[in-house]
Amino acid sequence: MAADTRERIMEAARLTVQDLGYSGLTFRELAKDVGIKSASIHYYFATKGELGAALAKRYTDFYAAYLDDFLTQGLDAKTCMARYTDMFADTLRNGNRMCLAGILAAERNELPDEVRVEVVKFGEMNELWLARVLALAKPGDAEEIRRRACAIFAAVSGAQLVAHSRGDVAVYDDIVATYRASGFIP
Amino acid sequence: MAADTRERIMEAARLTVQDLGYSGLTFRELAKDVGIKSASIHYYFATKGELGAALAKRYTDFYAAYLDDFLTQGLDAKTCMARYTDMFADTLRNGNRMCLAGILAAERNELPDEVRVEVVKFGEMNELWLARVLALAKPGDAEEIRRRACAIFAAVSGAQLVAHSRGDVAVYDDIVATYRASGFIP
DNA sequence: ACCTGAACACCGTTCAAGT
DNA sequence: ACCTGAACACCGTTCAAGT
Repeated sequence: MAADTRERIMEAARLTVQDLGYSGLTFRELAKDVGIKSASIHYYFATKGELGAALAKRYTDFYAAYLDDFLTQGLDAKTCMARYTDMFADTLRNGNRMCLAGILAAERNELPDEVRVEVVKFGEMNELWLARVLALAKPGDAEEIRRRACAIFAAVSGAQLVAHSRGDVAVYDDIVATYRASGFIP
Repeated sequence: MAADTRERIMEAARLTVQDLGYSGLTFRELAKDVGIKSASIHYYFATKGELGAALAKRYTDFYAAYLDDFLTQGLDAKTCMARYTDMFADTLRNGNRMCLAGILAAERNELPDEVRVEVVKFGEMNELWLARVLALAKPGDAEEIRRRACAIFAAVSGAQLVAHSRGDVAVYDDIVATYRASGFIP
């Protein structure tokens, strides 16, 4: 049984957005990837915004489960953080792709509202998870931990952005190693 | 005497790219901003890539001079870093705009080569300047300082990206304050 | 239920034509 | 030297029409 068409659209679209961004995604190219006509995409997703929002929501859900799994496994803070930074390295290694929410974050001002809110949710999910990991490493003031989690999310996002712009994952690895060596991340 | 047309094109284009990105810049809208027809833009810039590269080069040159001035004034490391982080806050405060090179960095995979190289040069300029400031604060191993400068550039870029995605400069200020409180930046 | 071709107003780019 | 309209192959979107 062939994969569901809607699924194939989303998978192809996700790969393109992580590569070229929301504005680099075109219905005509996407249709070619899937083997249908561009007008047919609208049968599954009324607008490009609806597709973008569905993509981002799914991305957040997937990584929320992926990250939560580390905590339920009982991994320690250092290991969790290593897995976390590996996550972004993996997308870069896969054709210099950015994290979906990372590239959408840059495009924020030209995104439909429905996509924007999902981008923010991805960040919040990351920060909540990071806060749990930080609390594991060193219990402390909740507000201070929240701020640190937000800063770590930003710092890792920036490492990814700079490495992406140079087309070199080694740059990402270097920057993250420097964050660690300086004690900024566990 | 009216401002030079080429200058007016570049200024309008810069504001649009910092807002909507390279892909959000259209010759037709740009022409309206300047008061000419879109075909006329090609008289000054043969292609969109040529315009983008000129924009990025100019941006780097401007901020290289802007930053170097702080060092020739003899400002100390702490003050230099404060001015540096203010620089990105200012662009966010101006209509939630990103640093030109920051938004182009995200769009890297769909940029013409001539624009890509200018984006990399902006980063290198920042890192060299940051390295000089760090050396001022605490002389040390040149390679270690270079790595730290690169990490700071990435961290500040990430703070800007996350704040931009939320449409809230306060997020940038918070994150940068956390970098400082943790001792990651002077 | 799922897909399509044709049309619409939009892109960058080219080019012959104007002044 | 500087500007333009018209054309080209591209965009997302709509819609009537097919199966």
